[in-house]
Amino acid sequence: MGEKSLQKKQYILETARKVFMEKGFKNVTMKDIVEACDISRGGLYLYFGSTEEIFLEVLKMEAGEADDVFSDNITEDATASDILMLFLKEQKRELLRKKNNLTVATYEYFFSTDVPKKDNILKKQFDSAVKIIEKLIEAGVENGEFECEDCRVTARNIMFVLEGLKITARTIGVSSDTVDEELMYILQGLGIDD
Amino acid sequence: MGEKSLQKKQYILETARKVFMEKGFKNVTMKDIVEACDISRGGLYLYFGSTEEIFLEVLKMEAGEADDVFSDNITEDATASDILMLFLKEQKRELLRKKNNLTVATYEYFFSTDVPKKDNILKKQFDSAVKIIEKLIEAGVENGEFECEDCRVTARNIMFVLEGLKITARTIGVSSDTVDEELMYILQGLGIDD
Amino acid sequence: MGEKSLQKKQYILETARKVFMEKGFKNVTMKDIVEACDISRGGLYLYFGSTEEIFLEVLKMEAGEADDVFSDNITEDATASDILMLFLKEQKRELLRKKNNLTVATYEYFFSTDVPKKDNILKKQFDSAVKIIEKLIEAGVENGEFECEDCRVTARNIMFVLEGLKITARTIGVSSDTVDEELMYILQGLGIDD
Amino acid sequence: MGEKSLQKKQYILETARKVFMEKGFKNVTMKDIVEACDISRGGLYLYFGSTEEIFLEVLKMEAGEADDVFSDNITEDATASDILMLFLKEQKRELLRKKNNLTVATYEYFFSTDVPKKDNILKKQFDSAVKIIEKLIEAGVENGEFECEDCRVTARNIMFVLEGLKITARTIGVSSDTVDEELMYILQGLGIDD
DNA sequence: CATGAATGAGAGTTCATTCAT
DNA sequence: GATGAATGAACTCTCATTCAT
Repeated sequence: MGEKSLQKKQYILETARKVFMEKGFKNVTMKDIVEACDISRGGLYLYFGSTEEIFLEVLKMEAGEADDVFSDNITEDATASDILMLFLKEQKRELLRKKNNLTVATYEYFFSTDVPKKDNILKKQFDSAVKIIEKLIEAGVENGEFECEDCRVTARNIMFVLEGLKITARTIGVSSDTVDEELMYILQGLGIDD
Repeated sequence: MGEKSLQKKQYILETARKVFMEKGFKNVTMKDIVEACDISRGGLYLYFGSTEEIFLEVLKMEAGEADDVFSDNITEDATASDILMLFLKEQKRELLRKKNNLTVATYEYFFSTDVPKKDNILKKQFDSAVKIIEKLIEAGVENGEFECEDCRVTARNIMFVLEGLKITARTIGVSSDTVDEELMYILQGLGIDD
Repeated sequence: MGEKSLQKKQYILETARKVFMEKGFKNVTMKDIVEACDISRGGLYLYFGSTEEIFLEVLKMEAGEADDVFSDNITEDATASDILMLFLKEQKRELLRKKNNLTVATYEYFFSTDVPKKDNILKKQFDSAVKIIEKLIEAGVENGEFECEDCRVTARNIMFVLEGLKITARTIGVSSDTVDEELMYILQGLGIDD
Repeated sequence: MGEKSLQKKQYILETARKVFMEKGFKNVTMKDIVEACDISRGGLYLYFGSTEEIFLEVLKMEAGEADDVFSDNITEDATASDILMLFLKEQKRELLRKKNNLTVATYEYFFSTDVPKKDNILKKQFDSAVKIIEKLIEAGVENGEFECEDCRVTARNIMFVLEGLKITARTIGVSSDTVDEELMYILQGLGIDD
């Protein structure tokens, strides 16, 4: 597959991404993607064999651009709580975004497929996020910003709350205020009286 | 609709419930339900017009049998923390159950339909659970079992963690130990050193 | 499947039979049969799942009407050679018939499918024909009409010649005269100077 | 077409031949051949316009290497029956060979195409084989090895039996023993008590 | 009420064939 | 000559939904 093909593949992935954001995973057909890309039926099959295949690659793309929240935007002299608050703020923004969001598609995908554990991208992302938060909290504890007994469990708790907010936002709806309250609650749990 | 019809409707709902537990929501077709019920295609349409309609009624049935956790099994002299722990234990059992569980179907249903807020059963259940937990915590605070600043926020936090565990269990998988750790963490947050 | 359905199934089989006679086996699609029957796409699938399935049933139908050559048309006082000649004449008629003939479809079908031996209808038909011819020859030998060393081998030889003529008729073409010559040759081999 | 092109054409034909042996005629697509040859789609079309075209040329190639059975392997002082038996033995070997054999493809090809008589390679091969066998039998009769009334008809009979065995081998299956019995039967018909 | 045959829309998938490079 | 991306036609198959009985 030459230079050009790669560009097209990329184009398909980006277009498909929008489709998945719009319609979730299960509702998307190969035809949908074909039409969104304005290419021929057969043309798509030249690059991908199924919506699963496409979605998985979209997810990989996404993952490649993730955890930039931690690496970007961070100044030299940022404190642990600065970084954590930045992260939570970003998460809030994400989870309140109505569309333009792969959350639903991702959940639907991982519902339907029995992904073997080790290949589960979602798990990798989750675990990686936990690890980063854990490190962050440890750092915060060391320089007296935070207090916590078991940083690993605390980090996981933060992630579970975020997951809970995420799924709730998609199924029930959550107000911006409710999210704020919950994020405060997390910070208070770390001994910060924001 | 006569007595007999009601019985049949009930029969369909109960059978469909099993199908939804088995296959989620999106994967279930009218055909699936027809076959599971062993009735005629046309017969099903006499009672329900779509899987959405059926699922919604299944959900209503479910709701009718819910929050029994709080009402059942509770002895006169149970403390607030006894009841809360019972509740959490029950939730753990639910979320670790692989099949026989409407979680996935429910999420899928609320992903796909743009349910108007006021009709959203899930929201009602969530809010009702929050309220009960809140009351429970308040009671616990009053008699010195718990300590907490804002009982409403704390109650919601518990629910979000539970939701987070639930969705994670279905997409990534959670170990029994991890669930335990998180439940402990919640209790510790209430000032209990279990 | 009720009375009516059986009639429709029969109708489909008879229509499909004509299609197979016209186009062989491999060239026939479900669409072809749908169109020939003038029913809906889904309608056909109600009865049959594939062209293989249909063809196999067509073949069974055909088999049910076979070896009537021996049972019909035979008068009380017919000699063995009378019957044999009648049989060969019938075979000649069959193999020279340009269309209206399932030969090609049958060969194509048995080329493409790896039919397990015991299920192979063609084999059953072949073996049954050999047996009948064998019996016939034995009868002829007993009353002095025929002479032959090994009736089984002779019977098989007749069948192989007929198969050879059949396949040749479909691929190269055979003239009526050539068939006659070969049938004579067979009879001469049995000691008849027709 | 230059030297190089001819080589490539030859290469394609040889590769395609293997594909036809493997899959018959009808199951072979241009894509199959492209892939087997590991050339480009467009590249194949520079040389051949369809699988029919390719197969026909494969068949011509084959024909060029045929009747070597008679020309090769034959010593000066071989008797007619030596040669005939050699031929039959070779035929047996061919028809019992499971794969590596163009029989099925050839039949399928001549089923599907309405080949004009004069172009029918198969007919040429058949007629040529008949002629050679006829000559052989005549020679055998002259020097007292064989006896037969009409050598032409006898020669054709041999060919039809062989065709019958061939097609039967591909559709029903034939045991080595059965083939032997039939070949013996042919020789006995020529007055040889092998 | 209940049945289940029938319809037809729509998704998936594969290839022959073309054509710009 | 050669490539291989691209197209679009053709098939397969499955269901939601209707309707005569």
